[in-house]
Amino acid sequence: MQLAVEVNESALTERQKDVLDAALALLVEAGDTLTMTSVARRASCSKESLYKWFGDRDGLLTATVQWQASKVRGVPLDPEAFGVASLTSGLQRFASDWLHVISGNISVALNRVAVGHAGSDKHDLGAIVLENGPFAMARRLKPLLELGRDRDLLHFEETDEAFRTFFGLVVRDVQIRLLLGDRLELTDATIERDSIRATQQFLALYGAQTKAAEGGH
Amino acid sequence: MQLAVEVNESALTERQKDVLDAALALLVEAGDTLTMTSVARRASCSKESLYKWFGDRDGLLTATVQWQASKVRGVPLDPEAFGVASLTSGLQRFASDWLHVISGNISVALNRVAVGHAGSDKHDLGAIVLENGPFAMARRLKPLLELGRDRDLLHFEETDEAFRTFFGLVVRDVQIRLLLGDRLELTDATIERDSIRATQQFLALYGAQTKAAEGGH
DNA sequence: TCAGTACCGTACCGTACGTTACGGCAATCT
DNA sequence: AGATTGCCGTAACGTACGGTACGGTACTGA
Repeated sequence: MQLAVEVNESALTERQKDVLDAALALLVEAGDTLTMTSVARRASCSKESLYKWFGDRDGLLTATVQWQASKVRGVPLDPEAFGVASLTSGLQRFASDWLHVISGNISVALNRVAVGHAGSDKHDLGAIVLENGPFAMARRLKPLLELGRDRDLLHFEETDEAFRTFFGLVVRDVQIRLLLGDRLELTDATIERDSIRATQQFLALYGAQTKAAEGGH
Repeated sequence: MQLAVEVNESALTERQKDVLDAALALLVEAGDTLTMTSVARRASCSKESLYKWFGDRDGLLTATVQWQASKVRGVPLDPEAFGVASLTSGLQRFASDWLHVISGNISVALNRVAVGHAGSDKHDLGAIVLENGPFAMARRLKPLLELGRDRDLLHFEETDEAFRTFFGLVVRDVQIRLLLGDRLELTDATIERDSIRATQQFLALYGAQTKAAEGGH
């Protein structure tokens, strides 16, 4: 019980972090079929320690997901000297970052286990991944969008609607295809190109210079 | 072995279809944790029959996914009397249909198991769902898009790019959020509104009357 | 030096579940 | 009628794996 608190407060021993990294590696290799024994063997630790530190298998998975989530904190943006150029590059950089994340092995593996456990879970891995995935993306992006609206560079009613449209333009069918096992190689060049395209499309829909689209209704 | 052939040729007994429907129901209720015993009990059949008909647990899951896929065949469109109105309504109807499908309990459950089994599978449920999900959507939509381009109502270079953009505008973050267990209630009214919005946005990007966006590059 | 702590390695236990085997019953065929 | 087939229901088997117990070792602190 108090162990869960420790995990939440990131009070993780170096040894424990190593164990979670081992669990991550196994999750990438074997998916949800990883066993407590395999984690113990890979991390060269005893099963007793696993249960002592993380409670049970579910606790280990939860700690692993949270451990990975703690690694990918977002970079805050500076609101000084903000113009159409920084808005564009901000969106573009954002799209690129996100595509890199969701196409990574670890993200795919984690989303797979979270999807598999969604709903029927005490710790609810789905909620955790949701919180550190789409929701975190929204929290990071919305300030940028609203700053753009304040500067009269963007037009939209609901920030959430604008965000979700951008999400769609960026992610498209990439994530679901990767999760379903489609061999979809995203090179850096492809991601770069897609980020530019998505940003341009978003600006075409919500940019101030365009009256063509009324996105909201 | 010959049983797999039977399944592919849809040579399913009524009894077997009932069994697969029971399996579907259990899949919706319990996810991938459904057991052979539970299926047998729900369908009032013997386990011996399950193994005789479907080989093993994996075969049963595969047959279940294919059985559901066979139910949702797409409706072909008529290429006569085609104008901007029918293009718009076609896209809109398409978006609405797709949102209804992916937000349904069965679709969510099937995608969950497929994602969970993706890659490490002999029958590869991921590939099956992929084939009957995004790929089927693409196959159904592309003729409509290309017809629109032929009539000079749409401008795009790659049909696939145009399709994927439409996919993104329609699905956005809905599917991943549902798969991760987010309580996201899509009412008919919401779907209707989103379908219209997605269609309008797509036309703003690729419609002939708009020069604002060059989607391809 | 000796108790206490932390942890590794391994052996062990209980159970759930995939898979197989078998007895019985109803229908169909000869 | 007798044989064959198809299937239900249940019992039984084997195993993988989550979880626990325990002996052994290194370190720390008195």
